Amino acid sequence: MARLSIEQLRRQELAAAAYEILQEEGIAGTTLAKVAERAGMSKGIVLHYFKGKDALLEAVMRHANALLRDEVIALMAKARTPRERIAAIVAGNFSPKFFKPEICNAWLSLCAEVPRNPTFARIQRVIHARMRSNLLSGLAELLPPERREAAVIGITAMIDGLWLRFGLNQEGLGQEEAMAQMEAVMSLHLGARGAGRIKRHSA
Amino acid sequence: MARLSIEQLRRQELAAAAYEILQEEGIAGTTLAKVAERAGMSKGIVLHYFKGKDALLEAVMRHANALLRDEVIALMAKARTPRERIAAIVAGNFSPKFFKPEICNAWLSLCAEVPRNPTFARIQRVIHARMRSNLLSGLAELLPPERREAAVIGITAMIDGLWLRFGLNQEGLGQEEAMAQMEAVMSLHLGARGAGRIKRHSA
Amino acid sequence: MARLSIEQLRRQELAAAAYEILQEEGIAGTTLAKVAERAGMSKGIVLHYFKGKDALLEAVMRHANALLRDEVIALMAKARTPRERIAAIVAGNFSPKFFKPEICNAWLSLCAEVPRNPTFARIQRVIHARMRSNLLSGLAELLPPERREAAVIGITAMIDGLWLRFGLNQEGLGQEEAMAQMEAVMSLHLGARGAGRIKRHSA
Amino acid sequence: MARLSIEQLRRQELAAAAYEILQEEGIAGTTLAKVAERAGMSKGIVLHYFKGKDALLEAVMRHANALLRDEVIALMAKARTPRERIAAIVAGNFSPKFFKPEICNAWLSLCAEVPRNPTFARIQRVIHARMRSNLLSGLAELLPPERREAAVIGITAMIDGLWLRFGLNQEGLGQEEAMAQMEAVMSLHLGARGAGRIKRHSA
DNA sequence: TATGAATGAGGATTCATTCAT
DNA sequence: AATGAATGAATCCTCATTCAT
Repeated sequence: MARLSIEQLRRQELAAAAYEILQEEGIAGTTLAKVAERAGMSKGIVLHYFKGKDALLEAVMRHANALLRDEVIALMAKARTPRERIAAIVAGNFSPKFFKPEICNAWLSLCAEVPRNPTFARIQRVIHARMRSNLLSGLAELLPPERREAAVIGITAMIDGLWLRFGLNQEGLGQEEAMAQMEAVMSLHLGARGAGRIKRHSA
Repeated sequence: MARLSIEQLRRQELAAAAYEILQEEGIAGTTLAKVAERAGMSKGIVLHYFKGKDALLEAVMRHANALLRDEVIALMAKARTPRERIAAIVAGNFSPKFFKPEICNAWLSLCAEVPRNPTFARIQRVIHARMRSNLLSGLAELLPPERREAAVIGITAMIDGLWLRFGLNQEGLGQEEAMAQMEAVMSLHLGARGAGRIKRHSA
Repeated sequence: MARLSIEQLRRQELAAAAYEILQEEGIAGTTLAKVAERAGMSKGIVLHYFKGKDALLEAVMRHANALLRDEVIALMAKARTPRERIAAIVAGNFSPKFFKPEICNAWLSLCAEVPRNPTFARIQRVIHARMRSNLLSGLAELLPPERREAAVIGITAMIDGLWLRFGLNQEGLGQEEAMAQMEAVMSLHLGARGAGRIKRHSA
Repeated sequence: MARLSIEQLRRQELAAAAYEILQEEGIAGTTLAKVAERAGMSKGIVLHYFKGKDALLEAVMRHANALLRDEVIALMAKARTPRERIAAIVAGNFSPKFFKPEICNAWLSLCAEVPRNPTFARIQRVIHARMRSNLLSGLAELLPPERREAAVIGITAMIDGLWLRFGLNQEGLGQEEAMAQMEAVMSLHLGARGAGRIKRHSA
């Protein structure tokens, strides 16, 4: 059941291959030829499944985001309190699966194209809106309305900033440190409200 | 007095033109032809003054950074206390002169190339080291050694995150809000140490 | 039967076109655009089949050499004695099909690049080794070992020299004269050993 | 006396520099910029003294030929017999000063352009005519008229062939061997006429 | 569905040449 | 005489995209 059509399968394979190339080569270096080769397909087929390079990169953006979204969903499923839900959202963004220099940089590359690519802009907007809504649903029970917006911005900006710095891949920042920074920002906005520590997968 | 040689002048003009194009078109869209046209020069002359496209973009990165550095220096000159010095560094990064979507995005574009461009990486490292050292010199009198590093990371990451978000040019974030977020982060790390408010040009 | 794949066909067509252009315009004048036009193809396809200009010229060198080699093989097949085999090798190099000013000059152009083109150098080495080995196999039965080397050098150098002079396309040298010179050189080294006259196709 | 004007001096310096570059980089690699740098002059001055690149290369051809000519003249001055005069011409072409791979190759490069460069063709013709006339003047006393032409062609072609092969810079050919080959060719045409050995500088 | 042949636009780069100083 | 700034043509090459099979 839920068998993927061959078309959906091919599209996923191509998006995954393009995601890999994107991490290694950047946007300019992500050529259709390289993607096809990585996916073990012919060059022509790429444009059979995607209207053009932009459509392929759009799929990459969705693909990458879906991976992150699933991680967040999985972590949120274990969350019991509002504070834990917020912590889960944050922790998802710093899961070892995603918080890697190449991935952060790939994401950076896509973001850098947003002003010139309306589709990217729309996807980015949707992604941000989801994170915002997730965070707000958690904050609703923790903060008065007038303070929620600032908390959302503070948390998301810090996530972005740590991703950016990590994407630059310079020494002096690891996942441990990143999570510590996030905890600090959360406590800045939430104080002692809710639980104490993030990521108590077993407690 | 202090007349720029024609070479220095041309290099500056070209870097400035390239900076403009970069803001409008991104890295891939920044072609030598466009830069030359914007600068009102011939295509050939660009490579008379710069060894190649990379060297030109390198000059752009230095150019953009120099503008920011000068702003920070100017603000720091007015600072009287360690806390004010830190505030000046932060405020420089959010001066209306630089905190514009196009500029933030241009910067993002350059950062996205860091992993594949050793020169960019080096410049980025130098820039970060300077900011770090500036911040540390202010923090030296405010925090015990073991807490300074985290403060530096927290402040720089938040700056980066706000720039990134601003570069995405989506509604809901302005300079006011950005500075408020920065104040919150600074107070998170510094508490009430030093002065109270940033940028009290008259007080 | 034995149908050439379209790829092999195109590569041959392009190499042949490039060979023509090379004869007319020299190496520097052999541009991809001219080759494509001569072959009746688009500029892009040239680099679809050849990695770059060098690879194309390499194919040209092999192409030209293959033509000469086939001629020599055909003539050698008719040779009955060692002396005739040597004469066949020599005669192949002065067959009216190849001993033309444009072809000699094209070959000169390629040789002139040998010191700066490792691939050319390798091919040239292979070609020379083949001729050398062909000659030596004929000489083995005609000369004592210590005199064979000098004979090979004498014969090949005279071939080269006549090609060079013919490539300069100045009056005063024709195929007749060239063959007479070669006969003289052969008799210098071989004396009256073996048969008397070259190319006695019917005798 | 015979002071060179500054113009003549500069022209000589530039031709010499171009000759060096030609040996290292081939014709295509011999750019005006490199020549100017090698000569320690500015790029502009090259075209002040030479009408264009072709005029410069023409000067190079004359320059190289003048060096060779002087060498031959010097050797001929010591020659006492017709046979010695011929030997001197030959020996000049294999003087260690000129018989170097780079020089042979540079000459090859120039020859390869002859069919497309009327000036080169003319110079080449003049050079060849001089050598021919030199040889003929020696042969006049040694051979009957009907055999002189073949001797000239045989000698010059062998010189060219050995130069070409030496320019390819492949193992197996040195100056010793080259001179031995030349002696063989000379004796082929001259028999025992005249003196026995070439290059008896002291005897 | 899938291939890969073919196209053509565009881009970086090189270089001879011109020209103002 | 000399410099080097400036130009623009030409070249190699890359790549997205189209198309016939």
